[in-house]
Amino acid sequence: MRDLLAITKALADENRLRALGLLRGRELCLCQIIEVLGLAPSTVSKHMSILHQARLVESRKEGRWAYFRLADDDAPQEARQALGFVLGNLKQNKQAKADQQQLKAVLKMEPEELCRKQANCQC
Amino acid sequence: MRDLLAITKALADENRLRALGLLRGRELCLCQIIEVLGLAPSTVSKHMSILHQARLVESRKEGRWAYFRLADDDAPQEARQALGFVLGNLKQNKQAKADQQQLKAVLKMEPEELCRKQANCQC
DNA sequence: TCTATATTTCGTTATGTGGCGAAATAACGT
DNA sequence: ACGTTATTTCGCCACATAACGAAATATAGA
Repeated sequence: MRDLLAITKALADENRLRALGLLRGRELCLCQIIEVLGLAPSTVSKHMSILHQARLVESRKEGRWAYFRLADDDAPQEARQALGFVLGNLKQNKQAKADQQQLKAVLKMEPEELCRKQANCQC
Repeated sequence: MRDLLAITKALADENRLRALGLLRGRELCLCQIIEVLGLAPSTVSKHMSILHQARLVESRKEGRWAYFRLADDDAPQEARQALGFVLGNLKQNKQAKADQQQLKAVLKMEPEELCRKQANCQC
């Protein structure tokens, strides 16, 4: 029951559902999720940790960056079923679509932002 | 998003999951659910109302009694999918099995209790 | 080594939620 | 009409949770 409850509780928050929607089909860095959700880094980090504990997302650290992706085949069946359920229902969702749009912009702009911050260039 | 969230929030409570498990395959009266869950009537009534608002259960009033059953084919697809997910995972669940056992006892005893209360007999 | 950056942890605060009992409501039986 | 019973609504309290900023941690680069 604890596993199932961990999953349903993880899914019972709008911002966590949005994060799952963003991860559909691609791995993302925490900072990119932060950008789209528009929440404080600490808040998003906590959200991703809750999703991870429920085994709904996998995470990986590469240097300073934390990457997240949807749970894959070696995740527990409950988690995969839950993902199938929510992702299917997010497809027609207005907020999820808007997030996808904004994610596109973030994926395009992020290099520029990196450039500005790290190299002081004028791109 | 509101509908989906209503569903995931409704599922994010252990006692509501237990109630759904009890309803598998049969319609139950509120008082029977109260008996198995071991919670105050007002609490269980609230739980069932939350499940109903999420369209996960149907309800019907007959005289003084309120009956609940799992959402059927004319419920929204999201609700039916969600039910499929949780009921499937409750099947192997220890608590859910124990609840089923206790439900059997309640279904057997309830008439006796009714008898004692309503007719002062000694059955 | 020192600094800057990405993330996490911690402490605090505001809000949400589950629990109960008491009171209100509705419907049955006398 | 009246009392009884099943349920719901309400008010309250305890606890959980989401949000933030500040501080701690970890790592890359100068």
